Amino acid sequence: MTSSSLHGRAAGGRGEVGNLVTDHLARRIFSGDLKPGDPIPTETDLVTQFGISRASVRSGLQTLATLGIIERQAGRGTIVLEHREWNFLDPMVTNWMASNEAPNPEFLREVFEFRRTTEPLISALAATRATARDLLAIEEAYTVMERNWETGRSDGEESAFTNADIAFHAAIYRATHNLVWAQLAHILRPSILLVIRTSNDTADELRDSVGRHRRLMEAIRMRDPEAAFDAALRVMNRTGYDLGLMAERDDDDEILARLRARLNRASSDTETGGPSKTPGTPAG
Amino acid sequence: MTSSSLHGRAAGGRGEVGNLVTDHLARRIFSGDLKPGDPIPTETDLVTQFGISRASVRSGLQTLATLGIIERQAGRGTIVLEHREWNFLDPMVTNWMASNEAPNPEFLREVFEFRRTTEPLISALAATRATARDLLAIEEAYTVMERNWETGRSDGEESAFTNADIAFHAAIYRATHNLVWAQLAHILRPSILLVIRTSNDTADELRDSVGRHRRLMEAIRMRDPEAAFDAALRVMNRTGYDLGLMAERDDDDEILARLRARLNRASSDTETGGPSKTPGTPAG
DNA sequence: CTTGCATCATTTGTCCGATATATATTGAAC
DNA sequence: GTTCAATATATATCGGACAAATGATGCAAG
Repeated sequence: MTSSSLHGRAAGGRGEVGNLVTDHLARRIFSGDLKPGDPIPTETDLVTQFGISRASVRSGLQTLATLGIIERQAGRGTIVLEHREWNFLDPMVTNWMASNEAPNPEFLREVFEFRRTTEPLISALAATRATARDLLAIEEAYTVMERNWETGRSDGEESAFTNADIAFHAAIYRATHNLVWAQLAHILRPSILLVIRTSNDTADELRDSVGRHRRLMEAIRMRDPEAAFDAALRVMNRTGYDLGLMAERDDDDEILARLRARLNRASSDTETGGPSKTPGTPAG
Repeated sequence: MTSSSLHGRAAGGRGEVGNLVTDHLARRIFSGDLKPGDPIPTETDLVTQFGISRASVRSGLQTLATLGIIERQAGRGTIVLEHREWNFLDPMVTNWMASNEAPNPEFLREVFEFRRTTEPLISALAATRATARDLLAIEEAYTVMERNWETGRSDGEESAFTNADIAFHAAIYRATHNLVWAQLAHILRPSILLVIRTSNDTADELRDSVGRHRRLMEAIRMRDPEAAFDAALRVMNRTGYDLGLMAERDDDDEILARLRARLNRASSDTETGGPSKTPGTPAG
């Protein structure tokens, strides 16, 4: 399981009884059965429902409270918090978002939009910083994609192609050697699983997608950030088209293009003060 | 408390006794007193130390476990997890990172590097999407900065200037109207507080910083993503120089500049519809 | 009828004590 | 020296009880 590191220990890592409550309620909440403001069953109700002690129930509830999903108050009870309060960047939360019962197109579209505007930049960074290990991880993931593109995603959510797709992008995030980007790799799974459920790729489309991934990989291997930026944008455009979220052309592309031309002149402003030596290329 | 929304309910929201354990251990861990792999005092030890029940101690420990900071295992005990496992993007964790006792330059430098490579992009997005409310929030924060730049950051970590600085950048993050970026605004506080502790700005430097913020605000107000990208980069360069992390010129700037020129040509590839040219059976 | 207050019911927070389970250590048997 | 049972330690779970916070109820005063 090369992608097991993405799964995290989804609350059910060990056989801890309290996690039964956590997962059960998470399913109900992320499926929309329990909406923000709705009350959660009382602890005693959950005790009888699950046949476990109240201490275990409380343990399971506290997990959700720590993630900002529910709020507990003595006397009043426990309610589901507003979406704004949820810690969407926590791996546990992203896993729930990616679960089958959670048709949250609203959130997932936002995640995709985030990816589309940032993965080009991430890929460019990865092209300048990727180590041999990083390149190996990217290439291994791509190899699996290439070997399984015919069967594609028909096997469902745990197909070899899908996991390789996730591992491919996650490897690029990690190749930036930046802590924040590496942690953000967790949002990939729900985003990519959305593609599977939404789109129904034809063979040509899948082959095209694989080709775009290949060009992205090669750009990173060649340590060409410009080409990597470009290739990543094409990958995301392909995905966006498959999701029906993007038109044939997108205004943002023009904005990005104009941004670059602008920075050609602006980069001369970096004399911010005193002298110092260049930090040099990291990730030796 | 204008910036209370950034604080989150730092584990000590209510007077819950278990949070005493959470905060105490978090301080010890984030200060480096307890390093990854080190054992945490046993539950019974914490019971005697804090004079509270074991249930409360366990509640406090579970918070840290949910955040991926510690791992508990029956029979073996509780240990501090590797940094890679920590959920740095959780507001509670970022607050601990920003606390005085946590001199974690390693992490904070990574956060700054993240900001420097991404805030130009965020600012460009904000310029295209900011509503009147967003612009108001940005301007209000800037006004406070301008009014207090003379006293600057001498008042310490909770000075008006510092909080306005945080609010300014947070408002830009939120102006993207993207869920992921909005949540990432939580990492601003530790990053900006690092600047306060590290640098000792002169009056000229502070005035220069305020001026760069003003240009960024005006670029967003004018809905000019190119200028916003540029202005944000200059803001971050100023900060990076103050931190001693950046040289007079930075290689990344050149890379970014070249990226833009590249995209001018690449943006014509957005016709994702049909099977594009040279999708190529990969064939290595 | 409305208002104000005491009371009660509900729910979460905390405590205590005990047992179960998992893990590491010890020590005896071979 | 190796194997395996007994022991010690630490966390997981259980059951019961009380405290504290909150909301609802009912009664009495105006």
